[in-house]
Amino acid sequence: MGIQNTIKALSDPIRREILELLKPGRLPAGEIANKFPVSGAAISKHLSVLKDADLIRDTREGKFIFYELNTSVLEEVLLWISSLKGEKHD
Amino acid sequence: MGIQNTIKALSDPIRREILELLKPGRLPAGEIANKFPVSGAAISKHLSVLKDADLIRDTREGKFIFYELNTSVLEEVLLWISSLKGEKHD
DNA sequence: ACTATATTTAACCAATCGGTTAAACGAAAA
DNA sequence: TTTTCGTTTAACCGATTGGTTAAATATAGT
Repeated sequence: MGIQNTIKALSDPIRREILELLKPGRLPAGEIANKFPVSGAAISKHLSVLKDADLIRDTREGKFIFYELNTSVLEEVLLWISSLKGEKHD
Repeated sequence: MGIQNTIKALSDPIRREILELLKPGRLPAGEIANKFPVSGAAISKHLSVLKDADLIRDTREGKFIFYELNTSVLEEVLLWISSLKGEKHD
């Protein structure tokens, strides 16, 4: 955990796109995979990186595994960046 | 250029520490290198990654090359993260 | 012109990364 | 209970990453 995992997870463009895809709401893995020109297996691995970073959460529902965004861990990153900019925060 | 380079540059802990080191003000490469348990060459490469990402700027001054923080490119990252959180910004 | 100092660049290496295909797994449907 | 569908895991591969040491470069001092 910590800022390292979070930023590392964010450092891949596909993973960032996945997060954007999940912004409106939860989606099953397959539907996520559809949007990218790589194999389902590759997306599955990206999902597991994002999950390890706690940027997404998954819940099985029948045959499907739904993924949803968890933005709470982004707070830490936001604070770190802001502090670099020499900003005061509350 | 772009958010990709920026985040990639931020994704290494040593590089983030370098940025923090530069927060109070500019430092010559050697003085930066002193603070880390890796070779000067390794730090030099980190500096060049940060420079490519425009997170730092360098100016030669006699024998020394001074590095200083440039936080302007962080704005883009901040906006991207904020928008993921579903925030309105001005 | 030499020597010393500050820093980068070159060549190399092991570890990590992001992709692939094929096999395995879990839940539902036939 | 066998098949089908959705997804992950395993085994593998080439490219990238972050480190090393040694050589190159740039400036200053003698």
